Amino acid sequence: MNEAPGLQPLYQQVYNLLVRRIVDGVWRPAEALPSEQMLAAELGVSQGTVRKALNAMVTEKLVERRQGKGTFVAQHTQERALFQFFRLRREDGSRVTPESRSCTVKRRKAKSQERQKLDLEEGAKVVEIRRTRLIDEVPTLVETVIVPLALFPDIDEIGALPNTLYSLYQSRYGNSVVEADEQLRADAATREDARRLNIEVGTPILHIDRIAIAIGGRKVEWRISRVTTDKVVYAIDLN
Amino acid sequence: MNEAPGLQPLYQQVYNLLVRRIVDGVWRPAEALPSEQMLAAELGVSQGTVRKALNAMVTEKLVERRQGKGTFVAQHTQERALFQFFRLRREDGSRVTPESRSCTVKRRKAKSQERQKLDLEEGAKVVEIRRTRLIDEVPTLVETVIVPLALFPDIDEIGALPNTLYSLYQSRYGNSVVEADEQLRADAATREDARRLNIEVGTPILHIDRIAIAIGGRKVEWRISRVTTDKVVYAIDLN
DNA sequence: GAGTGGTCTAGACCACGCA
DNA sequence: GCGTGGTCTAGACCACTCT
Repeated sequence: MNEAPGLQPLYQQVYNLLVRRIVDGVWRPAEALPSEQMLAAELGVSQGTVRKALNAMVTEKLVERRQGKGTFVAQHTQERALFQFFRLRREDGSRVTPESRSCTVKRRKAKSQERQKLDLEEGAKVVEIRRTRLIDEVPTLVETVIVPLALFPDIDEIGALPNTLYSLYQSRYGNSVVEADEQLRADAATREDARRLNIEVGTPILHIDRIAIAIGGRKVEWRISRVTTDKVVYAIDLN
Repeated sequence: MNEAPGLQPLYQQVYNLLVRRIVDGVWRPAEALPSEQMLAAELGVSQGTVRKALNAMVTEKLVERRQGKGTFVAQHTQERALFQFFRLRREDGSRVTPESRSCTVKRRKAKSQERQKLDLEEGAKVVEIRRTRLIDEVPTLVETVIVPLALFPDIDEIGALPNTLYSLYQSRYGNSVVEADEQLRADAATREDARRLNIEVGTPILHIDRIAIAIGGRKVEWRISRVTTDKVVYAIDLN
């Protein structure tokens, strides 16, 4: 029970402890957690308190609960990577599935701006991934992805990168992206944009600057996407 | 108690009923709801069930709860209108407060596209508001706002419109905006954009198309904002 | 001190999934 | 039939606000 008040509500402490275990990999993605009863017994609190902590984790999409089956660590489905963090839609709102082409991967030392964006030390190495992506078979966006080599040790040695990198980040490296901070602006197509997207230099394009944050708050990716918005739009629901 | 299962959990039914009362104006913004005890007694359910419904309303920002004081219908503070639905920030992430100038207001019949966007009948009237808005004293965006006259009967007869329209929608007309669907794209500045924003024709600008939705699901506003993103960016947090 | 929401507990019963 | 999470209840105690 509640020996020392601990300055935090019990269910908060339980929440923190359970999140910690997921971050530390005690329970891996798609694995089942112990039942409420088991956790309550282990931690010496009531089932209701465990439930409150677990439900908070559900709303943050850290776990999924299925009646009759159990509580499972959330897995990065293709679905989620694509539709939670990929906001491009056709004008009628329908979802699109981008394909990748002409992917280049380089390992190098982080530039100063990259170190700042990703909280890296002087001399840290990063991997740069550049891709052109097609939507409905039309080249629509160019993407530059910067990830710290320390977090993804051999990512530059994999032959074919998957279409949704976030699934790979989780399954191969244990980094589950749960949040992304984006900044959008309008810009004019550079010569390189124009060449890759088959448009005129100076055409207005949507410039998206994203920092992806993994469970535990670590910045794991800096991504710049430059998009032609004649066929697709960036759709978002504020509430 | 639970006479007929009703096909919905009890707390859901309580939730629906309480939301209905707020929509119908039984309790007005900033008013206090009855205490949990009172509601539980009135509805013949336990306090815990009422609490679950109220907490759901808290997460949707329909009410606010203050320990020791009570539960209050959420009020559209300047704060919320500005920072929940207005996503422009300086590049360092700091908030900006836009001012308005050269505001024009016209009443007219809705065009076909406007009827479609706002679910209006043939012949319905709308009010069109056009404003140029300054950020840090620099003209930064042009805004076109279309609202149904039926929902805002005399909005074209008010002298000076406030900076944050959503506060007015709520306080004067009882329409509380709780959600906004936005579509963003890049576009080139038209001659009129150029004149109003003091930029070159063809400069890339960020085009934001928004439908604002009030409590109860009614579409209450169609707004197009066209923004120069050299000093500010559209910042959003996906999670 | 009275009244409010916030936390925590304990237990009953239900709906679901599976063997 | 058993174990899981989902709903609902009842009651104790705490923290905060106001008078």
